[in-house]
Amino acid sequence: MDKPATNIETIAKTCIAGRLRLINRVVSNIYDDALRPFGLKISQGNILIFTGKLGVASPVQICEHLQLDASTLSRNVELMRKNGWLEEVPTDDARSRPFRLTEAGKRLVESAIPAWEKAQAEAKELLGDDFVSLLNKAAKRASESNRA
Amino acid sequence: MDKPATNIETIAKTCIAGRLRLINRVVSNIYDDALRPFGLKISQGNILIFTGKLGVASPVQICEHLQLDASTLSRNVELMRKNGWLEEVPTDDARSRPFRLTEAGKRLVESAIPAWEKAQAEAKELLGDDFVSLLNKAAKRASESNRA
DNA sequence: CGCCTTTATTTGTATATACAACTAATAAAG
DNA sequence: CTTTATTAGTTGTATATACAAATAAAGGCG
Repeated sequence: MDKPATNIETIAKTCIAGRLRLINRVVSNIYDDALRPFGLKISQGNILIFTGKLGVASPVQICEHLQLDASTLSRNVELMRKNGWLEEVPTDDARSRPFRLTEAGKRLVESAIPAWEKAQAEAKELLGDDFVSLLNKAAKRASESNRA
Repeated sequence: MDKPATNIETIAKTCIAGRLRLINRVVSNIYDDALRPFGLKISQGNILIFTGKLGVASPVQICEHLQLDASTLSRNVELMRKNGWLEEVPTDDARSRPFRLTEAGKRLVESAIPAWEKAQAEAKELLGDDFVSLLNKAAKRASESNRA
C-alpha cells in the first residue's frame, strides 16, 4: 500500500463536487418550494436581492459577485424583466445595460421575506449550525476566486 | 428594534441557498474543466461512480442516493448510454430499467481519476479543510432527508 | 482620425434540473 | 380474478448553467 490508489469507492465517499451538488439540490428545492407561491425561484431571488442591494446593477457586477456566467445572467435578467421585476436604466456607456428593481420587484422581494425565512430555518436545521457557520468563509473565497 | 426585520442586506449576507449555489458553480466548474478532456462532466461522473459502486443500479436507487429527480436522471442516463458508458441490464420487473457500466465506462472512469484528483485538491484548497470536513455530515443529512 | 484591442452583452448550442402529466406494470384489496 | 392503488420510468415544458462565437461599443496608439 505504498501509493493509496484512488478507486471508485474513495471517490464515491469523498468527492467534494458530488456532495456540494447533492446538498445544493436539496437546499435549492427547499427554497424553491417556499418561494413557489410568489412565482419566484431562489436562483432569481438572489439576483433580485443583489440588485436591490446595489441599487443600479450592471450585468458584469452581478456576475462577479455571484460567479455567474454572463450568458446565464443575460437570460435570467431577461425573464425577470418580462415579469416586470427589473427595468433597464439609461447609461452613457452603450455597451453596458444596467438595471434596477421596479416597484413591483421591490414589493415582490418584501412579500417573499417570510417564506425566505422559513426556508432558511429549514435549511439551517438540515445542514447543522457548524456547517452553516463555515459557509460564509467558503463562499467568500469562492466568490473571490478568479479562475478565468 | 423589537423585531429584527429581515431586510435585503441581511438576506444578501446570510442566504444559505445563495452561498451554496455560488460555491456549487465555482466548484463544479473546477471539476468540469479538469474532466473536459475526457468528454465528461462532474454531474455525469458522479452517476457513473455510484453506478460502478452498486454494480447494477436502478434509476430509483441512484435518485435516492443522489437526491435527483427521476426525470433528470432519465435524461442523463440516456446521454451516457448513447456515449457507450452505460448499458441496460435485463430484469424480471418490467417497470424497472436497471443499468451498469460498460467496459468503456469503466475505462473512462479509471482514466479520469488523475484529473478528478487534481480538481479535488484544487477544491479543497479553495474551500478550506474545515469546510470540507463538515461536507460529509451535511451531505449525509441532505441525502437522507425526505421532503417529498 | 483610423486600426487594433479590450470590454460588455447577446445568441447558438448542449447539459442539468425539476414539476406536472402520462404510460405501463406490479401489488394490494375485495 | 377483477378493480384499485402503488411503483417505476418517460415525456412535455420551463428555468439554470456554461462554453463558444458573434456583436457592438469604448479606448488606446500611431
